[in-house]
Amino acid sequence: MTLADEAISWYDANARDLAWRQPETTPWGVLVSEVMLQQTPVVRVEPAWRSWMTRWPTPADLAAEPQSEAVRMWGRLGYPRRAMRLHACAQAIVERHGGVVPDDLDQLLALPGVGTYTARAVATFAYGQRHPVVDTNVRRVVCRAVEGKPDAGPATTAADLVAMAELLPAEPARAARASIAFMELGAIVCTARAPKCGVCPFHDVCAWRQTGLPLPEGPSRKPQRYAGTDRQVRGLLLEVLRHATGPVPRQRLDLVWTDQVQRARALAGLVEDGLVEAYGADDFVLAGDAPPVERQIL
DNA sequence: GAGCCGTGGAA
DNA sequence: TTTCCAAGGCT
Repeated sequence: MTLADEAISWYDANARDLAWRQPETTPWGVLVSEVMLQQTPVVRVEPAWRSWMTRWPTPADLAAEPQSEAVRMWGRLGYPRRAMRLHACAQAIVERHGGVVPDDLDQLLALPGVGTYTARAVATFAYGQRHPVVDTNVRRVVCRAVEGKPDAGPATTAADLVAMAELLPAEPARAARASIAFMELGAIVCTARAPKCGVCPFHDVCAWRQTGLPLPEGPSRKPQRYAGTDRQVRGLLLEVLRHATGPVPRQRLDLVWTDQVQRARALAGLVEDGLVEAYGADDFVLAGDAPPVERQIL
C-alpha cells in the first residue's frame, strides 16, 4: 500500500459529507466552494455556498448582476475582495469561455481570484484531471509524514507540487481522490494543533511520528494581529455599506472609527480596491450599487 | 518574498 | 484575554 492508497481508503470511510462533494455539483459549484474556502472554515462556508448556488447556479447568473450584490451575498465570510473577484471571474468566464468554467489549467489561472491552488483544485475535482493539488493541509501532511518535520514553512512553491506529484497514483481519477484525501486528512486528523495520530492511517509510517513528534523549533510565523488595523476598519466600513439601500453620507461612515486618519486611509483603500465607490460629493456606495445619477438629481 | 487582505471560534 | 488558525491570492 502506498501512502496515497492508505489515504484513499481512509477517505472512503471517513470523508465528511460536504455539500459541494455531491456528484451533481457543477464545475461552477466547485469553483465557488474553493474560493469561499480560501482562509474560511468549512462550517461557515457551507450555508453561504448553498445560498450562493441557489441564487446564481451558473456564472452567467452572477455575471448579470452588479458586483455589489456579490459582496452583499458574501456577507461575513471575510476577505470581501474574494466576492469582488468571483464576480469578475464569472464575467470573464462568460466573456472568454461562453459561460463554461474552463478545464484548462492556464485558462483557469488567468481568471480573477484563481491562483495556483484553486486552478488545480477545479481542474482536478471538477474535471478529474491529474494534477498535484497542494493546499495548507496537504503541505502539512506531506511535511510531517514524509519529511518528518512538524510544520511546513511559509512558502508554497514548485517544490511542494513536485513532492505531492510523486505521491500521486497514475490514474487521474485516483490521483484526484488522493489529493482530496490528503486534504481531508490534514483538515480533520493531521491538524495544525493537537493532531489525532491515534486514528491516522499514516500512524505506522509517519516520519514525524517515528522521530518522536518533535515540536516546531523557534518562533513560528509572525502573529498577524487584527484589532486596530486597517483591516478591521475596512470591515466596519464595509459592514455599513453592505446594509445600505442607498448612498451613505460620509458622516455616517465617520461613526465606525474615531481615528480620522486611519478611517480615511481605510476608506480610500476600499475605493482603490474597487469595493467602494464615491457617489456625488460626499456619499459612498458599494461598487456597482450606484443608482443612476439622473434619478438622484431629479 | 514579505505584507496585506476579514471574520469568528476554539484553545 | 490573547493567540492561533481556517481548502489563498495578489502586489
